Amino acid sequence: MINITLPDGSQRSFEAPVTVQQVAASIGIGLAKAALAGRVDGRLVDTSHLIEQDSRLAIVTDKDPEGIEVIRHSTAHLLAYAVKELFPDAQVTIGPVIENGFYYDFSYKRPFTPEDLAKIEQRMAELAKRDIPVVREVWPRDKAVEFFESIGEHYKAEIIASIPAGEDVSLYREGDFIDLCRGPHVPSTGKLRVFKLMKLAGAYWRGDAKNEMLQRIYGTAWAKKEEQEAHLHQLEEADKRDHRRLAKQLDLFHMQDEAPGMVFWHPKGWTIWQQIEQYMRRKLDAHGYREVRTPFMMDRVLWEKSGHWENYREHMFTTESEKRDYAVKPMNCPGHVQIFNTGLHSYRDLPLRLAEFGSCHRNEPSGALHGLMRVRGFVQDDAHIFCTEAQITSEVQAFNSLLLEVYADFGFSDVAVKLSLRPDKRAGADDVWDRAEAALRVALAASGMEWEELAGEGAFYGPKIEYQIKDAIGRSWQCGTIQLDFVLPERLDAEFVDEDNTRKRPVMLHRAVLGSLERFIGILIENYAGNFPLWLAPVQAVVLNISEAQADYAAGIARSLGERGLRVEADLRNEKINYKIREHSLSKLPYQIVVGDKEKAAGVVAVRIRGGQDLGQMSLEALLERLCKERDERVAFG
RNA sequence: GCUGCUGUAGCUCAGUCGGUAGAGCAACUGAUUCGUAAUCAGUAGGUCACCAGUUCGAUUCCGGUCAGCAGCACCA
Repeated sequence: MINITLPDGSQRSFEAPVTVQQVAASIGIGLAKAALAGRVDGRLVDTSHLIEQDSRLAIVTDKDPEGIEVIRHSTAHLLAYAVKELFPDAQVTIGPVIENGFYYDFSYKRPFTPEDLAKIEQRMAELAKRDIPVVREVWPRDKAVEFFESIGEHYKAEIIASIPAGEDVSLYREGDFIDLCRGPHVPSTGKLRVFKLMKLAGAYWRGDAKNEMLQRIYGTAWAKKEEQEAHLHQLEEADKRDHRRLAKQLDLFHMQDEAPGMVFWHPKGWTIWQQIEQYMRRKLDAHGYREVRTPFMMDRVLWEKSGHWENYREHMFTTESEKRDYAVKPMNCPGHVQIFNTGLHSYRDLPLRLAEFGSCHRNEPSGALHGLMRVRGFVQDDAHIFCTEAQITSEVQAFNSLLLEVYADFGFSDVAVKLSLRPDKRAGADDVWDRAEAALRVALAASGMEWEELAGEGAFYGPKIEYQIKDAIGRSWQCGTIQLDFVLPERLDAEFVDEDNTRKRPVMLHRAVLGSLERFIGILIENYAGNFPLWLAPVQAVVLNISEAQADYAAGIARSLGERGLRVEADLRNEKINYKIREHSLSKLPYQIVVGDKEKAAGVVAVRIRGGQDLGQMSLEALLERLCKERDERVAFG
């Protein structure tokens, strides 16, 4: 007698061992048809899995998250099946589930084409329609290796060979296609109805750039057609937010061939930049930082001392003059140490916080460049805090609160924290690492933060905290960081005189809140979809006259608003009001102030806000009050 | 950096199976003075990314370079 407990707590008894499928059938025909897999005592299994002892069982259908995963995984196999039918000499490798879908990597004598992709997708649909059973088989490892070698699947054989000898492996067979897989899989291909192949790409075998490049096919798969359509729609929406597209539309910046990875900021983009930079400057000032400026390039000798020449050489732009080699700075830290090193510091001077909107250049690999998100020339809201070991906790805590204040002002309230701990290859003694890591934990705990610890992810020179913000469409971006550095003060010989009158090394904290200003602005553009809050909007309001008769009045309104520090333009062109409104609406301008004869006569303005809402008439004073409030409170649009 | 794709007017794109190119929007000129998302007419605008090659002739075909895009790798 086998007792099976279902998720609702009810029990069913069976005379003999039963499969998940049989249990589902005993509950109902509908469930039997919907069953994709089972969860037996917490373990995900096929519907063909035989239950031989008392267990807890949940039938997994496409309503469960695991069900969707099984569908995606099985669709990856279906893809491989279709590819093997169409291109028998292609070799299969791996095909995992990823967010919203799956991919499968193949080795093939030539790259797949978009035409191939269409054919493959069509073949997949045919195979799905034939509702071919997917059958699990268990093989001894060595026999599986032998088998895959014999059918010319060398990659697969290599994967299985890396499984410990003597273990059994599971294979899944559907029609003529057989593949190694842990499973589980859907019982038959007919369960796979909603999928689409998305794109082709190259990918290295085992993720190593030294290996052969495989052909990767990405796909998406869902339980319901509507879900897939919603997903495709969301991709389109994300595409509309693309900062490269919006930058053109809103005339913020451009890039061109002659300066790859470097930005030409246009007046409107630079206005946004300046709002952010000046805002940060005030914040840093309020938090006890001193702003400095260091040279863009320095002699190779200094970079040799700092260790960059040895470890970072290929990322640095270099030049020479009068037989001396120079490197354009990829970071600001060595420069800040030079400032610290002028004059002898007492322990009383610490902590010393040196901030710089530091312009850096890094020769990033060409394939890594991506709009504002990954550039070669950028500016960081960088600062280095020189302090004693005892001050680490309070400094990290202070930084933490600065960072949260800033993020809140930009409308980011969802902040995830990662604490990266000592890597295998590292500088500094273990007891120093012990104390440093402990200091960071204490600081985070004291700030009331929750964090995730990443063992081995720290930099070789010290542990670090990284902050990730979540944007309006749920994507995470790592911006802020604070990193301890035990190495650079030593290398560049920074020291201070302690209470006991001995010379000591300060601890150095590298930290940034926004990270690269370029990238942060890119994130803002996408986060706001170009609808900048009033305090950041390049042009905050435009005054429109209906006809020439109100031109002077409109210009006067614009002047009055401008005198109050608002960024205002007057659009006095001889165009229809509809035309002007459309144009400024497309440029996502927050306020459109319309004045015609009626407003002129009454001495008021008619206000239309972004999004199309008409606020009607109001006095200039009322408008000013509204604008200043919205600006100063940094209200986000929509 | 690697694989694939792409590069035509300021922007979005069409086109030429080899005979030096077009549309819409924007710009400019003129008319229109108009109440909340496109007024009409006209004009001008291009070494078809760059460099070689094949050819009587290349924007089109071949090769290379550069840049962009999508992945991968990288990300002190």
